[in-house]
Amino acid sequence: MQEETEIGILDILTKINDNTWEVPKSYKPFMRVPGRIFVSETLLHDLDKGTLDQVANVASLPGIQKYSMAMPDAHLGYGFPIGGVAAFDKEEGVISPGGVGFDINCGVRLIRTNLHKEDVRSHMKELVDELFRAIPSGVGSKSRIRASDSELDDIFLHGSKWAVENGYGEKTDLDHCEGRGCIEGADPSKVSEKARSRGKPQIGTLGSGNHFLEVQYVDKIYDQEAADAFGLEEGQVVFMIHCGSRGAGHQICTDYIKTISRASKKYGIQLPDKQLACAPAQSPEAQDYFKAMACAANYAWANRQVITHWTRAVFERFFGRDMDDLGMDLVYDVAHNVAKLEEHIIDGMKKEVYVHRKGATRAFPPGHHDLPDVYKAVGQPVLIPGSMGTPSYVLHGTEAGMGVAFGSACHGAGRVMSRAHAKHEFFGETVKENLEARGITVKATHPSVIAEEAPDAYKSSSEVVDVVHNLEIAKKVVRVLPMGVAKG
DNA sequence: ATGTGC
Repeated sequence: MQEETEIGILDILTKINDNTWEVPKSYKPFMRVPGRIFVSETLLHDLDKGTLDQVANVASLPGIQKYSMAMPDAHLGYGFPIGGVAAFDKEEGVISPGGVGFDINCGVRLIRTNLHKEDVRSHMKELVDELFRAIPSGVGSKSRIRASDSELDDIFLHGSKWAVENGYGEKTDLDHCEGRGCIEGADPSKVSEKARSRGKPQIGTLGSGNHFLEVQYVDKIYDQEAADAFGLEEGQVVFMIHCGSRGAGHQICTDYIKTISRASKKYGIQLPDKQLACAPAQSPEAQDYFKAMACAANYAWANRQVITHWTRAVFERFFGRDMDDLGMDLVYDVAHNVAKLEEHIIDGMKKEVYVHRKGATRAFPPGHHDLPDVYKAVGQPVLIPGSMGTPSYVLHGTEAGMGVAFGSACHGAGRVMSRAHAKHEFFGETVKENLEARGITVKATHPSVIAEEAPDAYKSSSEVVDVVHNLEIAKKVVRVLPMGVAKG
């Protein structure tokens, strides 16, 4: 059966180069552009036919530019594949909630320290316990902060800046966030009361699933100049925060899937899959979704900023040193699930497009105006978390990536097994013991969370990263390895 | 991913 699936895929795809496979326009009559799937021959064996079909389905949407794309970590998602990238013309194109996903601005940030791995290794269990205590995690977890109505409006409007101005972090943190931790054009009046009430008690909470807070160390340098610019060196302790917009973003997506589904019919858009519901980019429906999505994205940036502050506080207490002494600067913060209005050069012309990245990382090149001065020479830090217990990577964006993939790269390891299947296949306690035998401390709300996130339920983050590196969509800077993980 | 399942 497995064999048949593989043959099916190879019958459809045309090999462009070692890491690029095309879904020809002729594959389905509704395709407006070809699909492009960025995978190595090895990873092609993990590619599901359903994911390929989703790439083709996205290619049917009005105003799509160049290609419907999938990154090497792509797998089946709601309508659009996770690992999907698609850009739509600002005027003639569409905006689709399925192209962003339920966890709006699920993303990652990396914070450096002046600590060496040997300073923390023997204290890891206690440190993870402290982090677990300080940062609420798990489904439905509630924060020590409860946002008032006016605070929630500010969070929706200003993202990370709200957090910094309210004492959760440093002004310089903002320079080291994609878009300074904010999407412009957010409008809290477009967010339902239900989404608001879910959001109020959750600012500064980690969530569940693949979301985590990880203490890591830099284990390998690939690009010394870029590592220097990012403030990273071998043996150094760093920590990574991976989380999103929690219940608020989920509710906003749910609300607008209904609105946009009606709009698809109203505007007569033919859809090969209902889950691709979308509306003309400039329609009031699409613009309302965009304004609400921006609120969720900003909420997620504020959320990661508050968690950063509390994590810094844990380190300060734990090591009895202040954060300047500990050198806990934010390296960068990137979104993995978001739609943005960006300028790209298409067929030699500058053009504004709505780039949908769903399980994909923005990867802007050296010199781009959105980058802080310190990163202008090397390009944007691209943060790629591994699955639990496996390496994570920092890469930098490139000019080639702008041309090939609208300045985008992969976002992680990518599932090969559903959550349900993983829970059936693995025992959380055994997975935890295996990780501990390798010197990795894991603490979660429940063993089943560990089973769901077992490393074997995912592709290899290294193989995934090598594809974007070899294509030069983004280039490797450092590899980091986990020492301690706190998860929902 | 998600106050986890019509």
